[in-house]
Amino acid sequence: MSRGNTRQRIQDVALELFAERGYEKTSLREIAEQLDVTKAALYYHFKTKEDILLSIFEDLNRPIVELIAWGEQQPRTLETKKEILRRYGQALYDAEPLFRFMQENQASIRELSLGERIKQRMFALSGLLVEQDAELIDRVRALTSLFAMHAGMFAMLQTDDDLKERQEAHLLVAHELITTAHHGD
Amino acid sequence: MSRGNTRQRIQDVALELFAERGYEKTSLREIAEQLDVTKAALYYHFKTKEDILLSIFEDLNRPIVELIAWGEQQPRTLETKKEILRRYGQALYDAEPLFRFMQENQASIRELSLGERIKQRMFALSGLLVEQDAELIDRVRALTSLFAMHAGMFAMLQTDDDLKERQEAHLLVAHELITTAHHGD
Amino acid sequence: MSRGNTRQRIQDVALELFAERGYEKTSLREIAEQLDVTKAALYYHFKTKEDILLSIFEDLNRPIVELIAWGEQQPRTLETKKEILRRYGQALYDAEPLFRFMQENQASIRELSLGERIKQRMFALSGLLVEQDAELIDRVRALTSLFAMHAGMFAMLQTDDDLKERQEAHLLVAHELITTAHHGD
Amino acid sequence: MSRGNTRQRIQDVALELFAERGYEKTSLREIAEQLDVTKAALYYHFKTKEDILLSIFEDLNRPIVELIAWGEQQPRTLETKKEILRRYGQALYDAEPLFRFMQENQASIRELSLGERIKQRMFALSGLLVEQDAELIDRVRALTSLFAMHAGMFAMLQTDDDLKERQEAHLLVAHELITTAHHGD
DNA sequence: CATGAATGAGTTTTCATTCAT
DNA sequence: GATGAATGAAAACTCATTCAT
Repeated sequence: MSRGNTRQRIQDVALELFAERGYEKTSLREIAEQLDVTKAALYYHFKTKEDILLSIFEDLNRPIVELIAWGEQQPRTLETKKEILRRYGQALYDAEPLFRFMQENQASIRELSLGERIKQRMFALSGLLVEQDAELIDRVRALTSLFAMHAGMFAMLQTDDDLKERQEAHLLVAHELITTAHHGD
Repeated sequence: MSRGNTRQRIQDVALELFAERGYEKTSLREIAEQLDVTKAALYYHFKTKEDILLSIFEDLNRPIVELIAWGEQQPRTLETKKEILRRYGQALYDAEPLFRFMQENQASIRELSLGERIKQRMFALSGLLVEQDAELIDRVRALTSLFAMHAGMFAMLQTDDDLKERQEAHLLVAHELITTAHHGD
Repeated sequence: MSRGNTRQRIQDVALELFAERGYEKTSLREIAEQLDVTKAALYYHFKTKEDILLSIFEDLNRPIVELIAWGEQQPRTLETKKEILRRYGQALYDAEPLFRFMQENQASIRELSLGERIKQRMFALSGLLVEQDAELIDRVRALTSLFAMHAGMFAMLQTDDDLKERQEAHLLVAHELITTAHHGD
Repeated sequence: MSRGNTRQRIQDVALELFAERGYEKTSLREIAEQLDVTKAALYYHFKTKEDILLSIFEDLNRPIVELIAWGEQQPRTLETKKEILRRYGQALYDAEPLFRFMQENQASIRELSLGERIKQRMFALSGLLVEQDAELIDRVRALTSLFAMHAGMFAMLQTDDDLKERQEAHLLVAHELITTAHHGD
């Protein structure tokens, strides 16, 4: 059954636990136990605990990096911006455990200087949602549009609205924000 | 020498360290050392480490609880809503270390079931920003307006814009969102 | 209500707890809390924790010391011996918490060199149950008769026999043992 | 260097120290130091301090469990009963440190609910020393015969009689008790 | 590919005790 | 007759990590 893919299985279980109980509170013993291997086995696949986290981040971060790269190639039309927001929402949704983890473990994240990279990404993305020389108010609108998507994730675990409908509403509000920004008012 | 204020001093130092390095990574030894008392002294004032965190939360949370109470007494005019957002922004700003801490330690927070309470408060507040029977899209706008203020905190540590101006821009965007919501789209 | 008798109350509560959870596992905090005073108050009445235990032992030990003294004054008849056993059983029963405590905390007891004293008492008592120059087998019978009474305490918490009847049976068996010993066979 | 025997060595040293200073007063540090390993090593082999004690008990208890099982297979003749007492005495003697420990740490023992099991065994054994439907007095005699053996252990550390002779005398008294019981008074 | 055995450095927590007030 | 505030020493336990096999 599980042959050769132990590395992947470690990442899966680790992310699950990191997202659930937090990075610090998750011990390698727990990860090992859930995988039914010994702690020492983890060290065959990863140099340190940090290493496990970094590798997960690297993997699940890729879609957003690619989104930024893609966005940079596109003409900065309103359509492009909307597409970026749509894809961003999708990426959040797809990597939900990672998003949850990142939301909830920023302290650990900062120490690994992942924080910097996340912020860079946020600003890079929000930069794609306004004109190069946009005014402050428009940059704020753009950044807030990303947060509108975050609010969607936040609400996800909480409300009893229809999930799909809710996500679409968040996307809509995000669109409003950048549409206003796009016109430069 | 130091009279009845040790309890307060513990809270201050603890919050500072919790916000700086995270709850899990902050040891009681560090707190005690920075206060120049023994670890045991902390236990005279608080039953557990968790207890320290809870008491801090309780204290710094009060302004927001009061804001909600106040908001519930007011007529639900646009002016009231704007005032709520303004005060919310102020509360975030005043309790900035706590806010930072909460943003960054949600994993720890959840385990203490503070998460629930925070979410409740977010939804309570956003409820005050729309009419009772508002449509989904307007409720999303209201929630996002609160997140616009969070985005302000997020940006604070990052951009080189003028701080005051930036906060005002975030407040403005938040206003736009609820103004749209107020009119019912 | 409680005036002047705090010392006594401390002893009562302490013995109760010592017997229930053991000497080591009972903390002064627990004793103080149950009495609704502070730990420091205990130190007004007793110099140390050990001191509390010693004072209790002294008090509740007195009946047995007196029994030995009484026994030494009596003619060493079979009647006397039976009376000693009866009174010993009664003393065990009366000071049941202390007996329970002593049974269960001999380790602590030894460290306070109470162990020596208890053994001395046991041998003193069993000495009163045989002639001065009795043979080994009779001295063993005498010692065992005391243990027959202990067995009674042991059984007390366990069987569903009628309690009084049970105690009487133990006394009877103890009598048999010393009667055999008394005749020197 | 030291191969698979560390676990055993921990048990040996632990029992020695538990018997000597009591369970509560023996710290894992002491055990580790005496074994020249770290405390953490103890935790590799046993989950908790309690666990060490339980495992010792389990091991040294086996002979008595086996004795009970053996006794249940035998015809309930006087010879069998005498043999049970002899073997019981031997088992006590063999596991002398454990017996001593159990005598002296019943408070700790009870919390681990070992107390129940010990009592059960005592009653099981004494049940084998009388007829099925024996009268109370005979059951008391049987139980007391076991306590006669305990008295032997008690005396062991105390008197200056010849050890072997003393043990035999205790066995003899125990025999008397069950012989009387066997004939039905 | 993995385990079994172990470590060193740390953690939170508890306790008996002290002393100025 | 007592409390409030604190301490010093120690306890049980956990964790990431290592390494010979």
